[in-house]
Amino acid sequence: MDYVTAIEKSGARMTPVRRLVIEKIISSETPLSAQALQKYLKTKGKSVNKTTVYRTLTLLVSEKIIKEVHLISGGVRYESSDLPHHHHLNCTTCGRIQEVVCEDIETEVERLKSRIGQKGFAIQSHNLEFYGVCEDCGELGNK
Amino acid sequence: MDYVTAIEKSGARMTPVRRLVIEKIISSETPLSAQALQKYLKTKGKSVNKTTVYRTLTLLVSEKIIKEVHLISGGVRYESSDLPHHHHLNCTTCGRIQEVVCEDIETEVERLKSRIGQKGFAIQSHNLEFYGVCEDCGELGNK
DNA sequence: CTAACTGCAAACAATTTGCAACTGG
DNA sequence: CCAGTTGCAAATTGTTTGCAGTTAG
Repeated sequence: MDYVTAIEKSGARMTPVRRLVIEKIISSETPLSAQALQKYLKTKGKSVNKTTVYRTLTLLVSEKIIKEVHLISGGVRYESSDLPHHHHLNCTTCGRIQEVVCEDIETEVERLKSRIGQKGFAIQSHNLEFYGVCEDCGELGNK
Repeated sequence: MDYVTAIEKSGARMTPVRRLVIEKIISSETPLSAQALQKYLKTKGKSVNKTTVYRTLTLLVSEKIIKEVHLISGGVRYESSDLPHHHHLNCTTCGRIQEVVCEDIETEVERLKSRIGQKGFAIQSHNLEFYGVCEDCGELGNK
């Protein structure tokens, strides 16, 4: 929760840029790209180099403050690690990513995990992504 | 099933390289990368340019003979479209990808899909990946 | 003959690295 | 002072594009 402590215990410092990136990601309702974050920083008067953005993200990921979201397109987005475990709804039309939280699927996934574990594969994590057309894009298509 | 027909109905030709790529992917037990396929072709006496490999893969994907598998690392692998719907076990140690077929998880995923659909999101497909340590790597770690 | 195929070089995008300069506790 | 931070340019990886030459139905 206290990301300042998390950052500092690793020997790194809490800089203005890092704080902005963390707060932006935490308050965002959708995962963000490195580019989007760089642009955001510029609007806040912080014209940082992309290298810095990437290094910041690498640090935050390794400190588990944020995590990566991999898109089918190959792109990467970043979201807060504090979000409850969830899955994404990826709109293939507009690219928007929404999240779904659903207890049911988790219990089933857990059950499956234990079964696979018996076959010698020790599961550490999983990722479930849905692809389709979001409400907004679907409505447009109906007109 | 008849990929020769599939290729030709699109106006393209069934070349030796394409045949090799298709047969290699179909007979592979693990999804393959563009690079791996290029190397394979070389062992078969076909030293093709990487451009050709990519174009071949693009064609096969568009003809739905093969499909892409996206790794968390951002990489892309290719596997046969003829495989029954399944999910992957990705070993985070050696990178090996195995497949799991499990009816149970599908029924649950279907249930979730219909629920999400009610919220206005029309799901077209989904992807469930598991990450962990495979049997071989786990054994090594225990010694 | 003509559409399709291929190689090659260049362009690309996203990300990473090396290094030198800078900054703050 | 020194570790940690940043920018800049260059390198890397994976993939795509333009173009010109080759081939096969």
